[in-house]
Amino acid sequence: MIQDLKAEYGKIFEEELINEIVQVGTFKEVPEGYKLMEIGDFIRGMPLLISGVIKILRDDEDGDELLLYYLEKGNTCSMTMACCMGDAKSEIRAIAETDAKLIMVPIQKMEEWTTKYKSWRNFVFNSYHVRLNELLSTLDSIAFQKMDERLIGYLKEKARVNQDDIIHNTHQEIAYDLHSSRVVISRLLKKLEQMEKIKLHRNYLKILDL
Amino acid sequence: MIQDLKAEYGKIFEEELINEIVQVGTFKEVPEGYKLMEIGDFIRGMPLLISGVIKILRDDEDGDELLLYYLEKGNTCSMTMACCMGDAKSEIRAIAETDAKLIMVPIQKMEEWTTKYKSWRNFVFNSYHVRLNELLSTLDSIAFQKMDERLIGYLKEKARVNQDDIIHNTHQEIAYDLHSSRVVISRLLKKLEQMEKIKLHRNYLKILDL
DNA sequence: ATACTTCTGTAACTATTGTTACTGCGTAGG
DNA sequence: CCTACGCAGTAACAATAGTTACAGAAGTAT
Repeated sequence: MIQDLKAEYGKIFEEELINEIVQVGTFKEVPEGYKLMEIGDFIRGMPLLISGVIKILRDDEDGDELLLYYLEKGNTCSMTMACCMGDAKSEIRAIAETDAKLIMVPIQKMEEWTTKYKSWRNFVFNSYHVRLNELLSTLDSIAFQKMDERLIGYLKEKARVNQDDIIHNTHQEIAYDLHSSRVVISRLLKKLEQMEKIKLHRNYLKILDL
Repeated sequence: MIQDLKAEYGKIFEEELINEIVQVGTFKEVPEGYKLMEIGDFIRGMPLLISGVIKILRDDEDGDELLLYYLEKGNTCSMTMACCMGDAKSEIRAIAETDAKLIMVPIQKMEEWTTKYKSWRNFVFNSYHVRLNELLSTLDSIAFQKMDERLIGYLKEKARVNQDDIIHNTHQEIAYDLHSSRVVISRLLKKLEQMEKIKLHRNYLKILDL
């Protein structure tokens, strides 16, 4: 565990901070599909992702959902940080996209470390920065792109974070992430297949040339 | 100027920090419609808004645009902060919605003050937090709401920040902010008038009961 | 093998939004 | 006063996305 942490965060955090993290943090290993956070949940800790991918989703009252972005190793959830300062309720849902290892740090330490460690301050600022830009791209794609373009972007990004040209999802699951409907996604995927950009199979699809 | 600054920020910043801001900051007074920042601009300073309202817009390559949110007095632009840490290029466009007073602080001071003043750290974190949530609501409205609902939300928010039930804009201007077209907005506004929620006039409209 | 479930393909239809085109009103400037 | 321009109203149409319904293919369980 310490080795994993050091491998991922050793370059940006000083020895002393790493030791503190090890002392107060709780190590967590979760399987693919594990729900790490639900909207409205009370937030007790802040996750530092060591390996794997977490997907962050936004839901509305009617059960509609939308993929915001993926967290990858070395990332943390800015939403969580944001929540620590506000009413401490989560605004988002977090699901393990792959098996993942992470360390949960109690939120009380955040404030303390922010004063004490410059590297921690930079890390937190940088996370905010990255997340803000990530949210902006998500917004761009919803506001300015049509569904076919969004779908292509989604498949590419998914392949990238999973390092796999095969997307192991049903059309329904993709539809949920893009806040669309299964029929629409099937229709567009079929078009992409006809253009020989992907190859469709049952329960998965293979990216050929997007 | 010092009075204005103290009135707005005196409660959250200690005396010493206020003095520093006065020393290194440059006071700026801009008229309604003034363009404070353009996409791709190099960012030299960070604005602290003292009075007035600034609207923050996102553009894409094709000239399409979309209102992200309003900055009000006591706010700063998190995007700017985010940019200070990244490639220093603006991702957004900022236009004065009303006449506005602000102080520009050189970005070099940010880092210094973050180490030195706890109140500054809190201010910066809090700004990020507020902006992140603001972006999330914007995203919600685009992803989950239909145009009629978005239009109502837009009119309400605009009336709120301007403290005026009369919206002094043409349908075309509203259409730009919502990334829609003039005809669509005219259509929907007419419906709202028929429902007696607003009253339409040339170049402006009055909110009755939204 | 049979029955059952899940996933995908497709057609027909609806809803929403965007586009084009044309009208007339109101105001500003000559 | 008259003209020109910007703004708003409206109709007709197009494009995109979402919905309903159903059929068949591919797995899974009995």
